[in-house]
Amino acid sequence: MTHPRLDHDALRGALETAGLRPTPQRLAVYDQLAAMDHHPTAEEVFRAVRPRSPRISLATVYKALEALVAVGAVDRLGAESAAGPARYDARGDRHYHFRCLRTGTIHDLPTQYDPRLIEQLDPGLADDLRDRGFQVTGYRLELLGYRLPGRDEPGSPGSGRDA
Amino acid sequence: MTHPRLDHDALRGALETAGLRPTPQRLAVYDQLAAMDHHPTAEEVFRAVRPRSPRISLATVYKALEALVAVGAVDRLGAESAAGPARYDARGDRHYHFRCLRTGTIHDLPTQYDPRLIEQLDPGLADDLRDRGFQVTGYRLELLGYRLPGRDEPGSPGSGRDA
DNA sequence: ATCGATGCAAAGCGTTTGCAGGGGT
DNA sequence: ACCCCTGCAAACGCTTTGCATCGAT
Repeated sequence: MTHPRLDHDALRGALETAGLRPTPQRLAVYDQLAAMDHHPTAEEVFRAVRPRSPRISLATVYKALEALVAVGAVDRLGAESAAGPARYDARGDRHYHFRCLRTGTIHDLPTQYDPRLIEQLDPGLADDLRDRGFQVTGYRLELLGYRLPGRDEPGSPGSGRDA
Repeated sequence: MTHPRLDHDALRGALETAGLRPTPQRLAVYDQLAAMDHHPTAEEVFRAVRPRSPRISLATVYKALEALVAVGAVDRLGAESAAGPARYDARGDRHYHFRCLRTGTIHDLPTQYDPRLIEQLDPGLADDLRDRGFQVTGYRLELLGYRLPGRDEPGSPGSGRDA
């Protein structure tokens, strides 16, 4: 349990509202993603979900993730280095990320998401952009840097102030 | 001229300091990128630079962009939708971006870059992260949304307050 | 019976790499 | 002479797509 997440009923409802079926594969992919304590790639989700859903295919995982992104249950974090795969986040709440430029791994920040950050940074910017044809729907803030080697995939990252 | 950029001597120096040669192809790629009023893909740079450097190959454009990124003269903006190519920015100054989730195009924001934004958002965060093995080297802030159709590649985006 | 979803394989796209040839120091 | 770079083509990794089958209404 790293972040609040949707229960099955809410997820079913979200999918059905969008005209998508709440299939076992989609629910399994979501559950698996929500249960993982990092932000995995599609391949990692595939491997992790196979015990629960042994006949699932990688293509179905991609399609399930796409459906979950479409209904807003999952956030896709594009690769920064072109040589790497995208990562997925079963966001329950919005939050910021730290991205390791060496490994491509993404870590949650403890900092609380501030919906008014843009307004504080530049008052009137969103209105200004809207008048000029840019509809702003959100923002993404990432710290970039390097995580020390040997600390990836630690056993107990939960100490300290990580969210 | 959209942003301050390095002149040839500075760029030569930056490349040579890094042990890289200031070849005509690399200089041409940089010049072309700096002259473009948007943030093009490698393919767009390739097509645009061909008149100046007719025998250049797409692979060389990729390699040149990689070298320019390595010396800090160019910023690579990873694709958000996995189905799209990365984009490149001949950054002279740091700045923020708006990313269109429909077309993948990236636009500069007029807002001035604030190096203390992270410290203001969460005082002590960077120090805290450093103590826990995360070395923060910078941050990236992007507004996400949709640009109205028919306004891409406009003839005169320079009016208004765009940077 | 209909219509979307799955699973497999194959294709697709952006990017990188291997390597022979070339050019500057 | 050395070493890096270029340009071509082939390979690569990640993601999507075509299509026959499946499953739920």
